[in-house]
Parts: sequence; C-alpha cells; structure tokens
Amino acid sequence: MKTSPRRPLILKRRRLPLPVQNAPGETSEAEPKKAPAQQEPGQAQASKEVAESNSCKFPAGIKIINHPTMPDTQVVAVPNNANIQSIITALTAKGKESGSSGPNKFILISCGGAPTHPPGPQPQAQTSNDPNRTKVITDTLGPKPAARDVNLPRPPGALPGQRWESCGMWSGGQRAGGEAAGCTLDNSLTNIQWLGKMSSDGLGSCSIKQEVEEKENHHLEQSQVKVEEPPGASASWQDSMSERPPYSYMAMIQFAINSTERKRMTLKDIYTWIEDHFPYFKHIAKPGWKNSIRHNLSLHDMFVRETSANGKVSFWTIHPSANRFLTLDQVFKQQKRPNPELRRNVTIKTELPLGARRKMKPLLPRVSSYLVPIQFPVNQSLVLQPSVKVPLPLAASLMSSELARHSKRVRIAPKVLLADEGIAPLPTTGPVKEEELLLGEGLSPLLPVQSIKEEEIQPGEETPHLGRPIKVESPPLEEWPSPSPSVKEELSRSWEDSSHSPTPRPKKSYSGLKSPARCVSEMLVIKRRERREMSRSRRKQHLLPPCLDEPELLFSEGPGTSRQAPELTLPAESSEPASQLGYSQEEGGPFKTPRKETLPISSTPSKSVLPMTPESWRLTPPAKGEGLDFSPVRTPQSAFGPLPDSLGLTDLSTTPLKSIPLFDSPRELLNSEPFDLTSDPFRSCSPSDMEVPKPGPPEPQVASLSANRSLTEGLVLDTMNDSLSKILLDISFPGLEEDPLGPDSVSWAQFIPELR
DNA sequence: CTATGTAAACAAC
DNA sequence: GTTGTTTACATAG
Repeated sequence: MKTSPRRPLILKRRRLPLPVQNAPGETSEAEPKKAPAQQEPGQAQASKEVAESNSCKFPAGIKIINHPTMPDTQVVAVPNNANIQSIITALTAKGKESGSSGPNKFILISCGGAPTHPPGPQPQAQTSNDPNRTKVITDTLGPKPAARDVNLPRPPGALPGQRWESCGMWSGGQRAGGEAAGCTLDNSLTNIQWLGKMSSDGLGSCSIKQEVEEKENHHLEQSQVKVEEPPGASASWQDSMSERPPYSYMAMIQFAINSTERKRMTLKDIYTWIEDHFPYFKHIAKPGWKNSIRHNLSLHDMFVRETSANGKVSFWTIHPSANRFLTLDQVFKQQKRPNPELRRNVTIKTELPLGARRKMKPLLPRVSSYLVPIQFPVNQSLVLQPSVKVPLPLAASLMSSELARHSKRVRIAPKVLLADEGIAPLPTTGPVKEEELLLGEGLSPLLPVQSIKEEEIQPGEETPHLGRPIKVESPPLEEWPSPSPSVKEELSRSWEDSSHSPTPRPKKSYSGLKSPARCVSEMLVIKRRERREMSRSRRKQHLLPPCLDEPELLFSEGPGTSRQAPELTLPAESSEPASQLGYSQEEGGPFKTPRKETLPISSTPSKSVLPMTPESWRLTPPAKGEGLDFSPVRTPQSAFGPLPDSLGLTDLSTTPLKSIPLFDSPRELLNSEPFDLTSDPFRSCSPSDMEVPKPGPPEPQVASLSANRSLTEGLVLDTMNDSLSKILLDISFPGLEEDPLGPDSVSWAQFIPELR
C-alpha cells in the first residue's frame, strides 16, 4: 500500500478556473440561494442556551431526552397518536434550542402505542437502546447539515420549503456551499427508505407506493412514509443503518448532487448528504470513504467541477449529458415499484448484500444508463424475452428489471443527432473545454440538459451496421490538442509502463511501437504486469467519445421525484453544442480499453481538458445484475414527442458491437449510412476521415439541425454489462425506403405506436 | 475484462 | 487540513 515504487510522479497541475462565462446566473455560488435567507434566521438564533436538558416535552406528548449513552444523540419518544406535524414541531424547536452544536442525532421511538413491530434484529451499531421497543424511525442528522430530511416528513401543512429547510438549519445549517439543502424534495429519501427497499420484501407499504407516484406532493408523502415506515422495514431498519447502502459511490454522488436545485454541490456537502442519508458512512465506514468520494468525482467525467465566479468555491456538477437526474427517490421508487415479481428479484439481490455482507454490491452502479422501454417486436430473438407483454409503459420499467435479470436489456434509445456538424466551435480545444462545460451548465442549471455540449459526436464507431463503417477509427492520439490529453489517456499507459523508465514519463506519446518491440523476454515478465496495467489504469472515465451516447433520456420526471425535468435534450440546444465536446475520439475506437496513450503533459488535465465525452456514464448500464435501473425511464411519450431524444446509443465502449449509430429516422436507418456523427470538433482526426459525407442526405446542416435532429430512436439492446451494450436491432419497415419526406419525417415512433 | 472500492502519493490551496 | 488527481491494487461479476 504504501509506497508504490512504480508510481509515477505527478506533475504539477494547476487549476483552471472556470471562467464563468456566460453563465448568467451562475455566477456566484451565492446564488440566489434562498438558503441563506432562510437558513440564517433560524440558525442565528440557535443559541444553545437551553441546551438540552435532559428531557423536554413538546406538544403532543413528544418527549425528547438525551440518549443515555450516545453523545449528541437524543431520543424522541413519540406517542403513537402524535402527528407528524407535531413531531416536526418538536424537533424543530429542539433544534433551535440546541443550535448547531446541539445533538445531531435523534432516535425516534414510539411510545405508548402498540409496538408495531417487534424490534427485530438489532443493529449493531447504533442506536439501539432498547431494542425492544424501539421502533425507530429515526435518522441521524448530520452534524451540521441537517436534519432536513431526516425522517421527518414534511408536514403536510407545513410550509413547503421553508419550514422544512429551516429545520435543517437548525441542525446546522448548510454550509456554504449550501446548495445542498436546496431541494426540499429530494432529500427525502432517507435511510430508511433504502433500507426498506432492501429488506423490503415486505414492505407493504402501499402507502409508499402511492405516494411515490404523485410526486408533487411528495413532500408529504415522503414524510409520511418515513414516519410510518413500513413495517417490514422497521424491523430491519437498524440493520440497515449499519449497513452499507447498495449504491455505488458514483450513484450516491449523483443522488446528492441531484438533490439540490442547482444540481451542484460542494464536496463537503456531498459528504454531508451521504452521511445524512446513509448513516453507514457517518458511523461505520472508515474515513477513507471520503477519499473514495473524491476519487470518484475525479475519476468520472460525468462529474464536472465548476468553480464559482470568484473562484473560491468549487461545486461539483453532473455533466448534463450524463445526468439523468436520478435521485434517491427515484431509485427507490423504481426499485420498488416494479411489479412484485420483479421486485422480488430485486429484493433478493439486495438482500444478498445483507447476508453476505461483504463488500457491497452496488445496485446501481451504473446509473447512467437509461432504459427506455420498448417493445419491440422485431427480432425478438434478440434477447429479450418474449416476455414483453406488458404494456409499454410499464414495460419499460419492467423490462429493465426483467431484463436485468437476464442481464440484458433492451432499450430503445432515442437519439438525436446532434452534433453533427458541429460546428465545432471549439477551436480551442483543450483548455477550453472546461469552459464549455461551464457554459452548458450555467445555462441551465436546472435544466441541464440543454446545452450540453456534448452530445458528442461520435467519432468512431460506428458500426457497420449497414453500410460502411465510418472511418474514424482511431484518432491518433497525438493529434489531439495537445494540452489535454484528453480523455483517453488511458490508453497509453500500458505501454509505457512497462517501461522501465523510472522516471515518470512525461507523456508518453505513444510508444506504441514499442511495445511490440519489446523483447520477448521482457515481455514475459512484463506481460502480466502490463495486462494489469492496462486494465488498471483507469484515468478518468470519460464519456465515451464517439458515441452519441446514450440517450439522454429525457425523462421527465415522472416517477417521482423531483421536479427536475430533465429534459435533456432540447432540440434546440442540442444542436450545436453537441459538437463540441467531444468525442473524443479518443480512442478511437470502439474499444475503450484504455491503453495508455499519451498524455501530454501533465497528468492533471484530466477533466478539464477532455472533451467531454460522456461516456462513462452513458455507457454504464444500470446496475449489473441488479435489476434496478434507475434510469429514468420515461415513458416514451413524453420523450418522444417533439423533442428529439438524445441519442445515445453508441458508445464506444468496449464491445464493438456497441457502437451503433443512430439513425434519425427509420428511413435513415434503412439507408444505413454510416453515421458519422462525428464531426470532430477539434478536428483532431483528420477531417477526411471523419468527414465522410454523411449519410445520404446531407442533412441540412445547420439549418435543419435542430430539426433534423429529429429524434432518432434506435432500438438497442443493452446487455447489462456494459459490454455489449447495445445492439442495433435490425428492423425493416416496409415501405419506408421511399420516404419522400425528409429523414425527419419518419420517426420510429411512427412505426412503433407504443413509443408515442 | 470491466466496474468498483480502497489506499495512498501528491499537488494546490 | 481540505480538495483534487492520479496510481496502484484488490475483487466481484
């Protein structure tokens, strides 16, 4: 662990301040955050004067007493008949009394009433004082942060945000970054919930489900949910507390960020959010988890760091093209909701972790993928099970789960061609990118989607499905704009390393040659290592370049949560931005395997430099086996409508198959041309290559861009594991060929009613 | 092989 | 000390 001899030196890096560019609102992190306003007040006062005496009584018979053994913890005895509101009121009051320094953990227990459920297993760690009666509903409030979510439900009557938030404050206020608090909404899910799901099986929770559905109210709902807690859940609750959540760090980070209105969060807030929602991290996990969080933030391109205007505060955001706006709520719902059967599966899986306990199995590791429901008839041979009998709408969700089982899923991904032509504005490559990013985000904080520059074009990839493949293959790395190695640097590593060079290699340009060159003997020795390295080095996980990426689905929020409307791609926007980033061709190929490649210069550049290609996330399909997918599955309806969807299918990731171009319209597909989406913005690739004329109709470029972008929907098969993620289905529509209309005119939707 | 988790070395503040 | 990046390793699937 310690010293790693091999570790190359890290060159110095300097941080690029992101220019805030246009971002209008963005500017300060100051943001309009309402937060300050709200928060402050509460907090201000928070004098801890009163401090907690040992016990205080509050309306409705609620009592709050110090936990006998746990510091900073209070036990809140709630009469069965107490209503949520009163609980909140009591806690709020208590919080105010205590101030930020006060207790930050509360254990709610019911008293007086029927013990609903027996205690159940006890938790190791935590709170249990009395196992017996405890029906804990509680949660821990973050030290600072807060309470907000806590289990407390937002009282129905309560003011929406305000009160609620204020509560949060009470416990500590949000920190500067503040955004965290932002949303009232999302935060909602607490441990319990996930917990519940884990154990769930039992959850009868009808209530929950229902609630979920209606999102808007969700405040209430959630609140209730929490409070009430499904029986089953409660039993295991404690356990859950101590258990590691089934989510990957990447997923949790996304949840955290998406829980804010602005969809951005400071590192600290991310920590806090996670601790608040998953007590495991607060109490049990080793301190190294924070390191892991940071590691994930840096590693995945989907996480983009923005610096506030003044440069003092850094916020982490999710790249718009990658952000599905998943929130814990959504995930939760999705997990639960699917039909029972499915659920079962889910549960089962989830349970495993419990039992097994070993490491964790991330349920959602891949948050990114989006499934779109589909049905498609075509060859079912493909993969799907015939199963699809479900009504489409459901199907989507179901599918995901079902498929998941099998490990594959089918999805249709609507894509848009965006970029195309891109215009590639980006003359400046490297350095700039970051900025670009900002822009995008800045533009639409809320709706990130838009701009996105990203849509990246794809470079390569393509599969020959039809026609010819495009050429793009591998862009020479070198070509890239130097500064940033962009993404792919990964590639290189392998070669280099073997190297003997003790010194760090500055960039390695490709020594590709070399490798072959190596002596055999050496090879032997090295081989193994090399291999590893290849796999190992993972620099950032970028978005895959070429591909269009997965569809960014637009999901409306449907299910649940929040308000966010993720509409990812708006037609308009998509148009240009797309080109930008890029595709990095990085790899050129469809293969992503990282090799090393050259990195220019400093190692650091990572994200900033990269053209962002969203890939990683995109690619990543939902959790592997897990069944759930987060993907916001939106019903196609909304998605398809007028808006173009994103495309996304291809990714370069590994499997060659994957890359599949999307067609705008069926017609196009038929014609199958090479898709080139790729225009490389940077031109790193030789244009010639890239340039292949687009398929058939040269689309009206710009002008029609947006229009053109029409949605393309593609059917794709996704295997659960990324690896093969997508396969295009071959579909033929009779008659289409001729479609006089523009490509746009025909959309998959037409053929597939369900889509609409 | 890939994705993920962890630990750690470093750099820049 | 915190925040970010990047390597290296380990491991599950």
